[in-house]
Amino acid sequence: MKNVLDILKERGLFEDCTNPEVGEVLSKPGVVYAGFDPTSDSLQAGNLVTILVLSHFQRCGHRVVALVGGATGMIGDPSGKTSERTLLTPEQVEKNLEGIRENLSRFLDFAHPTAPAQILNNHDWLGGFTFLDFLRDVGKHFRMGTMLGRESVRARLASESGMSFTEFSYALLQGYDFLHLFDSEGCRFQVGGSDQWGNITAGTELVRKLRSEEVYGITTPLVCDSAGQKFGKSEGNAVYLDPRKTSPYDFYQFFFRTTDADVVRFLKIFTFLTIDAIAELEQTVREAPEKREAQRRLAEDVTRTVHGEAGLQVALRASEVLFGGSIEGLSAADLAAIFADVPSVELTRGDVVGSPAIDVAAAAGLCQSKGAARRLVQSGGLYLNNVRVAGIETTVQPDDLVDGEVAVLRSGKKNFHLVKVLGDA
RNA sequence: GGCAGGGUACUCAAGCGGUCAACGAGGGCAGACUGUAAAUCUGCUGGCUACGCCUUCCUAGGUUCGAAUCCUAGCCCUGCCA
Repeated sequence: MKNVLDILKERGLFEDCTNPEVGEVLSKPGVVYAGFDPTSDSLQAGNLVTILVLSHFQRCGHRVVALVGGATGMIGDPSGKTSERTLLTPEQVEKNLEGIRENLSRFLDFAHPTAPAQILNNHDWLGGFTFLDFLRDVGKHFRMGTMLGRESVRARLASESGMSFTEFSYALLQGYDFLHLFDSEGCRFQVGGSDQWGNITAGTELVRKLRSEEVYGITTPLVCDSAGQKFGKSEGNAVYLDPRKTSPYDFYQFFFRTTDADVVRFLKIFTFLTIDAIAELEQTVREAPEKREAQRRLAEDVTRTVHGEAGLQVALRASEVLFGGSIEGLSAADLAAIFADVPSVELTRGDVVGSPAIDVAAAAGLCQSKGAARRLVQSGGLYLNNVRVAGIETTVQPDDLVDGEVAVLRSGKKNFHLVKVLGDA
């Protein structure tokens, strides 16, 4: 079996490690963990990198532990943040943990015969710690000099907003996690984004000090698009893995819209396609970029993994119709099926027929306000049933409703809203 | 506890008595060009019953014909010192 480290390297998933001999150690099955912050009730596309790395580990015969930060999430990781975070309430954390468990179950094999994946919550061991015990048993082993020298701390201290003791202590908690998992699970590896470097080394150092054993940290690059933006945002919103927060259709579209410059890199990172297969796709990007072969493949593979074959099919069908052009000839039932996954609203007939299109767009939630809808029309960006709305005085006519009950509103090229009309005239 | 600085729209950040729904930048949205790409150019970016009206510049009061701008109190943030 291939060494997982080589796989990570050839896929652009390797950034750095705490000790160069990690490759040799990884030639034998071991236990690896990665932490996930419960800041939201669903993981996001950005978390995929870490999740996929864990998956690669599992495929190479290692046992993986996904650590959800029930305790650390209540503190807030200062890494990569420019300002102090808002604290989550225990209830929020608890709720978010549920969603994250659900997300992870789609990627990791919890029923693996020899090395099933596990999800652990660090609140289980950190929650009962008293402050005094923690200071004596853990805090004692952290040196102020090292901690203050950390990039994440230095940056924050130099900034105007400063840093609280709470966030400053974050690294200790995460460091202790590694120690705990080393003791209880025999875990010797931690993976995380490169922004986790400081937190990871806190753990490797703690284990070295207290157990005189070497444990290893491996970081993945922070994935950005070619514009330098952090990966995983679509129209300003995070792309979630939970279908209730980001529909399979939107999820598929997010990946489909990947730019040429990023698509090969993303294929390596986010799919399990072989390097050879990816090289072929790279060829198509060069020779026939307008076909978007690589983007299509990327979107299909990732959507299938996250939302299953059924989710993918819905996304594909919707994409075909929406970008295929006309919606003429489709029945209301067809539209309803296609848009099952696209935002839809139910309005009464009186609110729609005869009303200005801009009012309907606002009522449907396509635009934030009537003013926004008005501006949209004025710039020529509002479409009713794929036909541009000519002016702000345009009203919705009875025969604009497909089968008398459904209309499709669109803002720009890619934002669709389905309007269902309820009730009789 | 002392001293200093500060709280303005999604973010950063001007404004310091009327010309302010509030400069500018970033972001976002839309248009043109395209390949659901990139780059570029253009417009928009508080709400509305819209050539006008309404609600905004931490909160509550006050001064003034008139306040985001001045005063008072309060809340919060930050830095330095102790």
